[in-house]
Amino acid sequence: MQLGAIDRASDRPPYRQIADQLRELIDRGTLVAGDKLPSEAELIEHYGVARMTVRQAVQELRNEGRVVAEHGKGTFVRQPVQVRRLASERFARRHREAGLAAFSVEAQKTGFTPNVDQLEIATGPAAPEIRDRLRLGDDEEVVSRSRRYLADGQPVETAVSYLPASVAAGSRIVEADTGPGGIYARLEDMGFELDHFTEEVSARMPTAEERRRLQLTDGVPVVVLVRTAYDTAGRPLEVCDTLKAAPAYVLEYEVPAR
Amino acid sequence: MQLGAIDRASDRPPYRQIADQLRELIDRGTLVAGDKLPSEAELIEHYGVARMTVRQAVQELRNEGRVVAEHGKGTFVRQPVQVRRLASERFARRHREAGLAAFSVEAQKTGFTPNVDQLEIATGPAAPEIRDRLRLGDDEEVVSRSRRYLADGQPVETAVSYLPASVAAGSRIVEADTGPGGIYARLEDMGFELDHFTEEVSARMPTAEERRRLQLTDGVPVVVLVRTAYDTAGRPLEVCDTLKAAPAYVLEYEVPAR
DNA sequence: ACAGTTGACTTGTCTAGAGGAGCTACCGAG
DNA sequence: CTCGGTAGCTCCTCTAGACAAGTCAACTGT
Repeated sequence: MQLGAIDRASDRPPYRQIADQLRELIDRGTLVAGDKLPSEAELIEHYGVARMTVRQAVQELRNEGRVVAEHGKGTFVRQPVQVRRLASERFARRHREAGLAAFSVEAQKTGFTPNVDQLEIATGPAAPEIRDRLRLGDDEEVVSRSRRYLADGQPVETAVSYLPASVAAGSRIVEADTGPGGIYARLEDMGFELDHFTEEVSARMPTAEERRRLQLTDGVPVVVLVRTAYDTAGRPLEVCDTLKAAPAYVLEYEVPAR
Repeated sequence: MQLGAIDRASDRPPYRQIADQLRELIDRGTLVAGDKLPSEAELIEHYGVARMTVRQAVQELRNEGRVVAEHGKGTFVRQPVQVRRLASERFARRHREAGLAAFSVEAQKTGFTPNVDQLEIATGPAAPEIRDRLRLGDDEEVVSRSRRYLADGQPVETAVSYLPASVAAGSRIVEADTGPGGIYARLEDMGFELDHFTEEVSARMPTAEERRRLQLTDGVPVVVLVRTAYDTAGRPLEVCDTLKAAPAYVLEYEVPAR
């Protein structure tokens, strides 16, 4: 393995020099996805530094999301996960008319087994931000559906939908199984004609709870996608807060130039 | 300051318990944006643990992007940066007909002083991925314009545009100043009618170089946005790879439901 | 041949310092 | 009153271990 030396006279601290060299091995392709890094003991012996110095160097690469440490096994160059390209047409009417919710559309295209768990349905007062987005009055309630999506058994996303209770109550939206085509098909069954959605996309590091629910390792951000469904009158019918493991998703949009 | 104790009998390691308690102070609003955390010395004394244990606890919050350590000053709850909501209509024709490039449109709306630096213009062979996106032949060259954008002097984004040399050569696109309305205005000046753009959005942790160029601290991911401009014949005219500091951006899209 | 055990290797966590470097406020001298 | 120096506080970096816990391959006993 082509590890160099560290320069004690350098301004750059040894742990960063070691991190630089390991990063270089990955960037150059000397180490590729799935390869094991030199062990801590090997790095300690090679560079003649303390164990904490070596650990700090490797932690830099962990924080960058480039390597994954596995207790008792070693540290490995991260395997890329299958990237799901989410086309915005996944909410087209033809899909829900065919009885497919968006996640199922995605599963069919990409070829994975979709599953939903940790489902929680509740009715109650809306948080201020949700109330604003749904343009509700102070005392109007919302129905919320919280859930986690799995692809081939692996958590990939969490989502919470909010709809005005006045819209959703009494429909299958408040049941465990919303029925074919999901929430949007039920809304259209009830006579609401969906016109468009807005999607607000951002990214950040996950909270500890989010890391746990999505089974994320170090250095993996999440994509936050807040989608609002509007009817033809421009009225917001549903807000959906979703969280996705960032490495697994590319969101695709088409934007007019006119 | 309401710090608790650590439970040495717990399965949860002390450094994580300390991180949990500091996180709780922030979540509960006991510490708010800009507030200083207890110093390392204070935490060491309070919890009766080693310095490295305390540093590891604080590093958890740094990696989550929640706090920022400043050498010699202290560790502070991160100040939220001004969030720029990027509406997809920033590429509408009316803006470039008014002589405004997208960044200037954004600056006018949000009210900051826009600037561009680190400009590099080159002509040469295309990387395979760019060649594919622009649907170029093996020997066709591209013009590339690499630059960094600053808002009120602060780096917020880097971008590289690629256009077929056969399209861009001889125009102001290869000059330092592309002229009013930017690249897209020049393309339309030359007779190309822009029809739509695709935008592919993802997120990841920045590389070391990207951190440097964007002046990012620990635990701050970047949003990667690859935009492709198409003319009315569906031909790709330009590919623009951009990188944005994630906390500063929310991307907004409108998606039809039909 | 198989199951259980063990040893070696690996990462995880912690201790107890020590010294370096940045920052800031205060004090003393001019 | 101003400026330079200094002391104290702060985070950064490193050392040199020690012990815990997970993994895996090899060995041993049945």
